[in-house]
Amino acid sequence: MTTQLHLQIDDRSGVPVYRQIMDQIKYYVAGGTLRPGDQIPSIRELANAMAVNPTTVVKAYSELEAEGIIEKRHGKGAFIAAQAPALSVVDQEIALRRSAKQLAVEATQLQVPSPKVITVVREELGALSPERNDEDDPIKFSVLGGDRAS
Amino acid sequence: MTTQLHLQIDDRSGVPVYRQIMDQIKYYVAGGTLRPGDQIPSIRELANAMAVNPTTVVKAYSELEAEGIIEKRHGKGAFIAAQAPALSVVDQEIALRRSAKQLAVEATQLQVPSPKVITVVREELGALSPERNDEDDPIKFSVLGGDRAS
DNA sequence: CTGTCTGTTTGATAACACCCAAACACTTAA
DNA sequence: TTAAGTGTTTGGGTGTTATCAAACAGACAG
Repeated sequence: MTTQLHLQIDDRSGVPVYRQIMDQIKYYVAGGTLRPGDQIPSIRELANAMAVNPTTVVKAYSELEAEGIIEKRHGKGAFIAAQAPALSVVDQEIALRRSAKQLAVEATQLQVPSPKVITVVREELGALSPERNDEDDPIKFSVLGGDRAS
Repeated sequence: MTTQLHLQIDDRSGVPVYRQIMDQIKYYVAGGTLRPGDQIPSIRELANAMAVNPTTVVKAYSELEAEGIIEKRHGKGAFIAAQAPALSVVDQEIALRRSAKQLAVEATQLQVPSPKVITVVREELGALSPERNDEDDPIKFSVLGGDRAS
């Protein structure tokens, strides 16, 4: 049965299903709920659980593999990859700066005071950083807004 | 001639041209270089300056208008819109949190230490917030990576 | 070997994104 | 009215995205 994952797919959001899968797995990896070596649901298992075509899950898994997040093994399953070596500090900063700039522009447009922006970023970082609990989170599959399941 | 804008289009980036236009105008608005009432380049003028089809600029301007950033006036030109009334604090936070969470996940994946994330976000916010100079910035059009201009 | 897990690949479809060309309509000044 | 500026609209070509169905191939327990 592999690791249980609590994935929520929202059909109404407009965000592609494969991308929702990617984002959420990334989130669990970032938060430490999923750790290197952990087995994640097989393509068919996940596709079946959320009532989508296996190819859609393949798409998500393939992209994640290309990003070095997971590793697929033929006949075995899919696993969280060993943590990739950190980029050079300059490359880190280039990538980070792009996202930060975008956040800054959006926050300004929303007229959010800077201190609040910092606070929220701190909170979101904090939600990920702590060493994760081991066997908490009753992790399940689920689907939202699905007129998918006939 | 309207307001001069320093817009750089990078064909290699993969980011759609119309979106690059949008992002940069948003950035100037957020930074105060462009203020409510300011006239921005006409569709044709901008299209000509950066060697793209006018319809591409129309796309960018229309999206910006839908977001309340600018205002198009038939026969007159395009202008920076009056600043939209701020959202409620809760709505602000919902929107902001979404972006912040994404930043946090990315930063974690990049293995950037939290303090550095905060620092960079501070810097990017700071690059926008100060009362903007009035007539600085030699603002021009330009295109990068253009095999476009024959 | 056989069955049943696993991932892999191919081909098709429908929808959308992106960019373009050209004709249309409003505004203003001469 | 005319001219030259402005934004508007329509239609099409091209490529990508998103999803699916079905057949293919490795791993392993029995």
